[in-house]
Amino acid sequence: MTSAPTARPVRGTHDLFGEELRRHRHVAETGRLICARWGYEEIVTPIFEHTEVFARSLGDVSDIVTKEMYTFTDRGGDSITLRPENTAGVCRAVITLGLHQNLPIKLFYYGPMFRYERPQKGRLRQFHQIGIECIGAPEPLADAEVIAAGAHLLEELGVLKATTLELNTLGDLESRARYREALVRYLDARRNQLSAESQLRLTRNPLRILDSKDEGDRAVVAQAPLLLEYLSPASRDFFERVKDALARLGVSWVENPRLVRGLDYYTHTAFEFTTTQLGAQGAVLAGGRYDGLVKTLGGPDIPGVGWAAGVERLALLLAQVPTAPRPIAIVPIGAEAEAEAWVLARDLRRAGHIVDLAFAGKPAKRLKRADRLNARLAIFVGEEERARGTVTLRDLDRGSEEQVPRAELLSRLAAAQAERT
RNA sequence: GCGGGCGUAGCUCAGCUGGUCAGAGCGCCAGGUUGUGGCCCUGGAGGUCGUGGGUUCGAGACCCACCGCUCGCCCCA
Repeated sequence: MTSAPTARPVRGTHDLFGEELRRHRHVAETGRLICARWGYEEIVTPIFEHTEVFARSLGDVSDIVTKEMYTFTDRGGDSITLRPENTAGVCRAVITLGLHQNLPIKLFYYGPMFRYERPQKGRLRQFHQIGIECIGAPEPLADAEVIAAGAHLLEELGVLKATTLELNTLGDLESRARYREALVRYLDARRNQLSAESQLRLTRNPLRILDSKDEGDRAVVAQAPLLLEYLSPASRDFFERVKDALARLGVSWVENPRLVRGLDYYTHTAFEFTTTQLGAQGAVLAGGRYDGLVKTLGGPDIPGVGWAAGVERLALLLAQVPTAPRPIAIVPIGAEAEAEAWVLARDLRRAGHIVDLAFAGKPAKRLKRADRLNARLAIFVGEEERARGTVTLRDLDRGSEEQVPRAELLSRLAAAQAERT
């Protein structure tokens, strides 16, 4: 539509407004509420970090680092990157602030992330995530708690039923490495049966081939060795404990031995709450355990587990749209009443009401505006009212009116509001 | 980065094989109602038909390129 570049948002960005904003806010606020209830404390880290923070944590060969980051050199010559995710930033902050003095520490965040990708439904270049990180807890119960908190959030949003929890384990670093070796051996022997993309992944990120959508790949993968068979007894036991805790917490899941994570820092538990309602973007809340991450970033060797949820995706899934608050409209009648209306509006606002007062126009025009704003009440102030010492209170849904003594107006409105809540 | 679909008023869209094809509904503004909305009636504003080239006597319609949106792949929340 708009061809003028100055009137066009950057590709993959969005103005949040109206219903879309209300959905978004509802997801974010519910996220805050639930995370706080689980005992997680909010942290807000900068939206940009030294590029090194992401390059190190995500792995030099990951797609995010190699082709999706917004990286630039600032005026001081430093390489800066707009955060593509927030786990690395939170871990960095934990180190910076010395929060590892008191473990485990439970944190949550909400904010914009940036990834240079082809935009699609539920996938933007600037998008928002809400996430939690439980750092410094090696116990499987931490994994279960984190997942249960995610399920609770989805339930509170009314979308849990629309999702499936897929669960897997990647094992500890040794198990994972041993499996990776076996998998590469198996796949390499059949490399000519693999898609071009998977042949590339063979060296870069072989685990990723497991969840390839290519049919040829799937056929090869179907016979591939399973990670489960390479788990050390300790890793196997860890996974069992996670599942046991989840079952006790009433969280149901589907085991998916081919579920892997794109980011290098994951170990043990990997999970995704997925939906079929958002096209190709199935994952709505996903995460896992990242025991090596904090150390990779130069901190102490402490474990972590957490997840991130896509706010836009959840907003899209929301069954019911949060409604906008309904204002009270003040309608002055006659030039004499204008100033009176300003003062009345101020008083009502001070008393906590949402008040709209048009700057000009005949009563009919202002009422029309009130209607458009979905106002619940209109208050007329004019000559007749002044003579009587009242205002006219009109219920815009019913169309009924009554005279209310000016002195009683605030208490009347307060009572009406209390009745509604 | 690769492939498919699409791009006409603020919104949703109609425009048949190129020749009043620049339209409709909704929305918006004004009036009908000089102190009262939602319904109705009347009138009005608003479009370089995404942009730039090309074919043609003639293009919104055909061709090419670019831009954007969208769906899928990749990747991921």
